Amino acid sequence: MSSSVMTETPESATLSRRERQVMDILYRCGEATVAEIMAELPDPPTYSAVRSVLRILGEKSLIRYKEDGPRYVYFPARDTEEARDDVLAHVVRTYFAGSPEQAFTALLRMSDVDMKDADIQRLRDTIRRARQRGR
Amino acid sequence: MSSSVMTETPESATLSRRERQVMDILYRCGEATVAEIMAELPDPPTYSAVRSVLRILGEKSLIRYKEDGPRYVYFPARDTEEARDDVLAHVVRTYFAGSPEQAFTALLRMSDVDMKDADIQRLRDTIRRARQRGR
DNA sequence: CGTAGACTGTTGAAATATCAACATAGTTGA
DNA sequence: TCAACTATGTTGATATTTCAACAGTCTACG
Repeated sequence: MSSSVMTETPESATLSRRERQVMDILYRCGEATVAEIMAELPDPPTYSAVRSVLRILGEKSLIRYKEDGPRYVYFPARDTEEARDDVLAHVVRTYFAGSPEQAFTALLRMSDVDMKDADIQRLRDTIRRARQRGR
Repeated sequence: MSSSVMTETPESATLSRRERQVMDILYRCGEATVAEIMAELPDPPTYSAVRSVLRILGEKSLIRYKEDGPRYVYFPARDTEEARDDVLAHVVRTYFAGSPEQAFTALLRMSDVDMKDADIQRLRDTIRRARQRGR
């Protein structure tokens, strides 16, 4: 059974608030120092507080770090590709009734693309045809 | 300035772990009773514990409920459309470097659509053209 | 050198989230 | 009607999260 079908609790649902905020920053920035993370956090806590969260994330093996001169640079332990697939799967399942096509439409609208209805219809047809051919 | 540009902290980043888990269930199911929510939760706590979370979510005005005979049926207070747009915006920004096109590609791959590279290229062209025409 | 500054390591306290127990009210069906 | 059942309302204990203080280490630079 493929893991995309098995719905194990996604990583994002098991993290505390601050942990998730920090992971989001790391995914967004690719990598970051404590100072950078601190600057990105909403209601930034002290340096020590951020380090505490990073220590916990390290214990959970969700992040790693490399040394850059005197300081650590933290980054997500998971492959970005993998994380992307998982988060998209979760979003589609949770907010779009498991229908990728609905997600497409919303993504188009969201991304400031002003397509005509006919265009969207054509796009969906393309996807549908590709899917039928594909599986 | 539109709110899709202003990056206020998204709702999902301000919730506790259980709160987020419950909200996900409500968005996924549309609406649910306490018993249903309890059944969907990972490591299900007691009935009372679920109700505590629901009370807090209610205080934060994130959910509402209607009465169905003897029991309450809870549902998200926000419009689904709105929630979808926000969560997509957040995902694109956090995991796809703000590039909707990259999200498209990942979404295609994720959704079991086995498109040929040429098809994906064509799709991207369509989107790009629509965007240029659109704005 | 040696001192100032910036960083990491560790600890424990404060705030918050999580949970269960108990009390109460309403519904159902014999 | 009246138990039995299933809800909700409330409260307080427990567990976790969040945070800051402090000590130690390293680097840079006068």
